[in-house]
Amino acid sequence: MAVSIKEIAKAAGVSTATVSRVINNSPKLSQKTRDKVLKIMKEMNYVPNSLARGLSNQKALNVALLINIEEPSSFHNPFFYEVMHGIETAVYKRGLSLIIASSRGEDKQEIVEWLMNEKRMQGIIIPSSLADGKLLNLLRKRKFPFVVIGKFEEGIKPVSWVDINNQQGGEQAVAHLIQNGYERIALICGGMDKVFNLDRLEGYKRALARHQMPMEPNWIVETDGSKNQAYSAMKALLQSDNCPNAVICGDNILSFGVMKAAQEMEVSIPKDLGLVSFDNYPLATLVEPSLTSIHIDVFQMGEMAANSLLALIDNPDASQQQMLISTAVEVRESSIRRT
Amino acid sequence: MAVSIKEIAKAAGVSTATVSRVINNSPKLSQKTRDKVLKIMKEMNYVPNSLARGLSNQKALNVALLINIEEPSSFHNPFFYEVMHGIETAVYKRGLSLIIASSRGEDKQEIVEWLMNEKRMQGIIIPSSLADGKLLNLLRKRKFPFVVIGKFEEGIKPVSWVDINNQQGGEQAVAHLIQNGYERIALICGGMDKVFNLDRLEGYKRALARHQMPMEPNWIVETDGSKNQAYSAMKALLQSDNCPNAVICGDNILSFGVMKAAQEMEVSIPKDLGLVSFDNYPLATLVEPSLTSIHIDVFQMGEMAANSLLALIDNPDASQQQMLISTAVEVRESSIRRT
DNA sequence: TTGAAAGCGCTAACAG
DNA sequence: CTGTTAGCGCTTTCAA
Repeated sequence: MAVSIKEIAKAAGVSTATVSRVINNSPKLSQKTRDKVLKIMKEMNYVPNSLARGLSNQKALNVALLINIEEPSSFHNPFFYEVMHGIETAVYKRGLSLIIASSRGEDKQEIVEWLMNEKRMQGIIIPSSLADGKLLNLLRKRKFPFVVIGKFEEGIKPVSWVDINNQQGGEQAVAHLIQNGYERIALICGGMDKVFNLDRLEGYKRALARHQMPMEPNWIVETDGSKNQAYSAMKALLQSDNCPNAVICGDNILSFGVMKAAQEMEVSIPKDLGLVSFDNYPLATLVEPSLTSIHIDVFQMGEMAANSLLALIDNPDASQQQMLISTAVEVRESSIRRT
Repeated sequence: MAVSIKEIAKAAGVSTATVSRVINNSPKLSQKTRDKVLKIMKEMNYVPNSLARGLSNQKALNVALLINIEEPSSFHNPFFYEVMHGIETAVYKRGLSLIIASSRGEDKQEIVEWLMNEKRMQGIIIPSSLADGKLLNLLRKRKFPFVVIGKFEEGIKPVSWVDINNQQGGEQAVAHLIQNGYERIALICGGMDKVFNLDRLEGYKRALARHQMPMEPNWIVETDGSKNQAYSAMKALLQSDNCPNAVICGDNILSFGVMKAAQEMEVSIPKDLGLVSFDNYPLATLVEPSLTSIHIDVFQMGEMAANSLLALIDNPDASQQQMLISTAVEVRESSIRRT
């Protein structure tokens, strides 16, 4: 059927070992034979069989991305799709491919075993929502390369992870609002059981402190992430004595709730209330006024996760790395007072 | 390292051929030896090496999903994520895994070659936005199993595809509006270069005809899919002489534009204007009134695509199938007049 | 119903 | 620098 290394060897008048060497571009080869073999390979339209290589090397040229089917919202969809694209881009450059393995949480142990034992993956990328000590120990015991997407802290054991620099995002949001003349800044976010919300809060606090801005306990509101809770929270804030004149929201949905509250109370955005949202999706450019957002580069997060994993694959004893991706303020209407 | 077929054979006192037979549960085997071998396999925690099997069989136990990176909107994101999940679910049941291969359109030919030759996939799933005669001919020439996601008609050559029954969706939208007392129904959709928009239009027309409802040419509006164009279109409709009292939108974004126009013109939804949207995401439950939607089960589309592909893998000469997934009306506020 | 043995296509000592 | 050769783990004739 397809042409194999043996036929190339014969046609080029060399041994299969030599052909193998040019495939893997081994350094110890004369330029002359290398060129000759390459030429024949091209002519005969040779493609190495990744299965045979895999069998020889004891590894498939694949890495897996575990996806958490149960939590489509935390890693919400367009978000994850972008991450995946980033990963795919990076691994493809190395001739590897990305396989998707979905898990419902309870079965993750099994699935990971399957990926390691049967499918012989080279490495695996795990969202932090699926990572836990038990799973990671299984991986570590086997010296199996993995990286976590989303900050993961688990005692003293080092783990490679990549995350968005949410603290920086929180700081940027505050700094941007201050620059635009707002000084009484509230924060409405999702559950504090999520590390990224804690990080954003931390950034928020730091920035306020650094700029010597007031900070009120009731300006920090934790919600379940729904539009309705954001709405109620904002309404309460606007009715309170120490009413803020700006607010930072954890995502577009929360912002939507805030906008509804403002509208009802006839508080004008951005004139009376500045608004900065995390995320650019799905509403940022759709609503009026459009939302100034803390943009999160999830594509890059995927790329970096993949590169980190590739490094571990190349050298399983390489040190674990923790990487943060910078956020950026995307300025739109909701935070700029028209003059 | 891991235990191999040879060790199982030795431990069970049989040959490797026999072990292989139980792995593939070949019929010609005494129950007794089968049980014995199975027991040993369990005890020794044996897992077959998919690479070695692949090499022997000349195929990797993988199928690929091509994704079109250039067109994140046509197959818009959460949509595609669900499709992928459906595919993964179906192939996993068969012990296969799903690999993701992204393409920017120009390079799809190469990528598909790579998947066939080097990665030795068993089959491939292609979004219709990436499918064209040239690519499919390449696949056909190699007798390589593939299915297209999204209706694909290309002359007389049969192709397996699965799609949402968009025509049915259009009909359902009309029927639902009529049932709720609206009789002057407009349609605002995206570009008519997309087959799904044509199908919806077709359904719309048929339903109107069947119910003997009026139909005006200017009630059918093609847009670029932006909120703004929907807004302008709706405004024009509301100002026109033969103003409709209901409208069907191609997606949530268009609906958002329509809602803005209605609000500005002080036309109340659903009282004065009924609204039905395609898709449930991202705004359907968020806006007020919430959007009655034509729900599209993309998870199922993924599953069916995968099953169709598996059938072709099992028997490459199986007949090509075309499958349509039913849509359903999800009733919310925007189309029900409060009494 | 089972076993022996020859591959599948590639890699990696080892020898030269 | 290059060739010989023995696997990698499984499948599959062919014989028994």
